Amino acid sequence: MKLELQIKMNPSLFLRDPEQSELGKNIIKHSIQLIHNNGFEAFTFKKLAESIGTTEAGVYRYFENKHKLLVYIISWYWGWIQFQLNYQTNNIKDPTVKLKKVITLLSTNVEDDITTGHVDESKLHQILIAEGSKAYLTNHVGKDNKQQFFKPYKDLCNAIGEIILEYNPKYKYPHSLASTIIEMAHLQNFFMNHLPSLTDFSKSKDEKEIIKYLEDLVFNTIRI
Amino acid sequence: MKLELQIKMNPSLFLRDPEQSELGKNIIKHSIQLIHNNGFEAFTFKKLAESIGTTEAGVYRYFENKHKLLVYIISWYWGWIQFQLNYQTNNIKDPTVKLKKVITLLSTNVEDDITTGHVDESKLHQILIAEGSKAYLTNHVGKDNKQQFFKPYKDLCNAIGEIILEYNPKYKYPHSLASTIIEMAHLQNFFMNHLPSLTDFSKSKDEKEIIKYLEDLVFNTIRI
DNA sequence: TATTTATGATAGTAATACTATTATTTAAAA
DNA sequence: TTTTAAATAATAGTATTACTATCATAAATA
Repeated sequence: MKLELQIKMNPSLFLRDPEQSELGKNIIKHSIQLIHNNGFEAFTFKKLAESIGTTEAGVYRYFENKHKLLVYIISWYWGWIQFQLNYQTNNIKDPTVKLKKVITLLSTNVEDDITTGHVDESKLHQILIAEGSKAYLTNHVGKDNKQQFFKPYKDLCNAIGEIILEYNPKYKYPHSLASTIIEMAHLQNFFMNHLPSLTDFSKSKDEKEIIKYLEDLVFNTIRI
Repeated sequence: MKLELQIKMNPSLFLRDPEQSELGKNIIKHSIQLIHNNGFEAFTFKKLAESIGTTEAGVYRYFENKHKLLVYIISWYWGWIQFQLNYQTNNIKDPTVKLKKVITLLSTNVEDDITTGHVDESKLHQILIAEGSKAYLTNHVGKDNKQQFFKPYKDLCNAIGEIILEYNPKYKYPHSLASTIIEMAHLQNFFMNHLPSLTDFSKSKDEKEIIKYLEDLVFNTIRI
């Protein structure tokens, strides 16, 4: 028996469910490749279609536009992180251990062999670092938010907030700290690699340094 | 005598110095208006030209493309913040007071009457919140960085790092904490207004809450 | 006054972000 | 097994964007 992780996606994100066909899966797979290689700005449906061996119109039957496709793969990523978090913290009681797992999970580029079918989680992680905030930094955030496009992110933020409160029930900013952890796990990584003088990890360029920084930040902030 | 603040800009950012002509000043002024109103994605040189009453070609004589124009106004903003920081912390010795000034400066939407000539700092602040990270989240960060496009940001980050070290000379991550303060002052504001469940300020929607959050974060982190 | 320099007006191109149409293949239902 | 529906491929077309190029004119300067 083969278990496959299925992440439930918001149907407003697509016109036709990409999980349900080979072409759909190829759209996701090649999108991740292309966005990872050339960035979201340079990514077009025409290039995507060429890369798959289909036509532009073919892609448009699945996704209305490239922004929704980006939000789709980002949502998928947050769903996957949420699953990993639940899985890894299952049966663990100590919130310290849980928080450390969260920080490591968000900061680490999973070099996973068991890539989930057509999705390369490692590349996705790097896409999130470089393009993640473009999902919401638009002038249509409000609309997108009403359509629940950011629910997976919010759910994750809530889950992390819960763990923070387990650690210190009196801490006043669990959600803000959670979103700070998430965003900084990515941004400090981006800075480390592209604008190193904005960080203190320039020499090693090692994710472990980011983890140490965040652990120091979080546990000093929430300690009782 | 009229004193006017002149912020020295990196000449690689423009083809013709916008400070040196009426048209140039109008380009900056109307860019800020348009980007503020419709976001950077919807901003085009054609719309800008129409808004000024010139032609597209006219704008292209000043800026190579809209990305460089964005980097220009963002650089201007960081230069201005740097000036404000130096001015406001001048003669102050206590690093606690200085850090609080930094946090307030970065988190507050200056409703300034004395807007610096053609630049509306309040709108610029909001542009930074929504578009600031787009200056560096590109696949040509490396190139841009080599041309010193991000120097004003780095200088500010360094200056804040210095104050952090004055407070606690043994703190290990002054630059990372500085960039965290800068980015979070903006991002928590964006979240507060557009994705409130990612923060703990949803009820009040008050910048002062962000300041409190950041002060709590920073001083708990760096305390000796 | 001559001449450089900035601007205005207009045109044109390649690429992007789509929409529409029709033919063909594949898969599901009758 | 045939009919029918659904998905895909192939092609074409449009409006907008992101530019580049040209030439005339106005303003500043030598």
